[in-house]
Amino acid sequence: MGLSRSVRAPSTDVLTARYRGLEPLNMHEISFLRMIESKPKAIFSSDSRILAEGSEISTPLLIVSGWACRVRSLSDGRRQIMNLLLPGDAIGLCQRSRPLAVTTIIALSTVRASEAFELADVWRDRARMPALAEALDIAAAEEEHFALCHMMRLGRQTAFERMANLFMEIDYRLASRGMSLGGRFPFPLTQETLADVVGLSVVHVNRTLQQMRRDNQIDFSRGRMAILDSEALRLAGEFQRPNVTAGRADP
Amino acid sequence: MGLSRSVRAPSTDVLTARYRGLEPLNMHEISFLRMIESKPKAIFSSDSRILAEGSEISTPLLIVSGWACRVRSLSDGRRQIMNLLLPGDAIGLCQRSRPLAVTTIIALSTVRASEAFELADVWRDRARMPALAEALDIAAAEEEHFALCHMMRLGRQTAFERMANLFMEIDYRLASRGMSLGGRFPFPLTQETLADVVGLSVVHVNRTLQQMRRDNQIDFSRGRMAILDSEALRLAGEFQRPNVTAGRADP
DNA sequence: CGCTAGCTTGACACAGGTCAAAGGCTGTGG
DNA sequence: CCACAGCCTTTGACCTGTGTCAAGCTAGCG
Repeated sequence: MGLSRSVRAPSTDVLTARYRGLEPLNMHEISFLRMIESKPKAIFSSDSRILAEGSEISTPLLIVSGWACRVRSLSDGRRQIMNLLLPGDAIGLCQRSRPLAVTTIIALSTVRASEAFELADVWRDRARMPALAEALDIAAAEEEHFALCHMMRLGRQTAFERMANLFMEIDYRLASRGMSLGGRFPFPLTQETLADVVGLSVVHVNRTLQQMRRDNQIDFSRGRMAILDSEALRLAGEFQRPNVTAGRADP
Repeated sequence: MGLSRSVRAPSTDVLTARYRGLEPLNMHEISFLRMIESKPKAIFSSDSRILAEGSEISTPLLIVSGWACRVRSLSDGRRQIMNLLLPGDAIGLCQRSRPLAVTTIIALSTVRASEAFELADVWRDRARMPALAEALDIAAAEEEHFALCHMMRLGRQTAFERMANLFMEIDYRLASRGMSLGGRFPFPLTQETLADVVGLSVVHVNRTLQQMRRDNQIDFSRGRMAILDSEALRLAGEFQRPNVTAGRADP
């Protein structure tokens, strides 16, 4: 818990860290984000449903702490997790009116989230806060990039490659919010859930984790992940940083 | 060719068919789309690259005829096709300025496409043609729905289920543009390409097609597909129509 | 009318799934 | 402070869906 706390950015700054990392924001925009983050939070307990597929999206949310995911199921219970939602990520943020949710969203740990109507407005009337609107565009484009990575994992990569790539992605995304330090970050998923992310069975996820541990590539236990050999994982998984805006290839 | 022609909607109306099916458009908007469709076309020959991953998207396009796809590759040549792009679909249409392509796009058959700068503008300044902007939003939401279906296929469905689901999806998407009649439509992919869509090997795609033929579920040959038993395929693949806007569940 | 790209088939290999049982943790209640 | 319950994790044995390899086959096209 001591460690966990030292790794986590002070929770009143996740949103700022998130969007400032995408596009330079002015003071006005930053304090706007701080205002949103300091509002009272909706709390969802682990495993509870945040949004149901097919239901109308009434309230856009911004996750301030905790992990969630977008998930769909087949009639016989097979599940596929489409995307992990981390602190700083949005839920149901959309420029359109009266949208329906295309996936169910469930909390994977206790999730605290702020209502973000104002942010949806800012995205729609781009002129009000152009840089912030741009940051939201970039966030959406990054999300698309990672969705494509997910398809590549599921369709063409081996178990080892999928998991290597996924861990690098999570590290990258958390680091951009100041929540991963030196490859160490909280990891609140069970192996069962992880299996539903990478499209494998629990047993095989376990075997693959064992292998990564044996080779000193990760140090993993329920609740915590440490990436020990990021070079090996990056190579194996062919991880690529998102690169979505002209004149801004990051290092 | 005679058949092929009778199935295809007159090519000067694909765009109208596409967007009118999503949202009621007024005369002004419809003639705007007809204007775009009647402009001179960019032509891409089969297998040529329409857009390269990482390059700046200069010209938004609307496909008027032919198929294309979004694709990524691993260093050893494994390929995953992320999405099929059919007539009426957009390429690089985006509300953001100076975006970079997140995937390569290649033509799978001869593709004719119109430049669509004006459409990008209409999407950005929603007020000019609100219904058309809304239609573009809905098209984007449907695309997201099908991307999620694709992940489910790749992550959790068997070979047979994947292909059944994919064929139903293509039928649905083509039908909404008047290009599939009674489950019969042009299908210009090789089995190799199809394998890269569903994340299987060519050999296994072939075996699965054989099985569908034996069971009289499809009549398939290079260039043409006929879905003979859509009920069986729908059930096996658990195909679901997109449902993305409140107050508009389609039948 | 032969070449080539695509299709088909069979034999075999293996990554990953399934089943089953045994160990941990951890939190709760006695 | 112990014991139990319940959820995770781990392991082993075995199975199977899909991949790989290799060889014919077919048909359209130059």
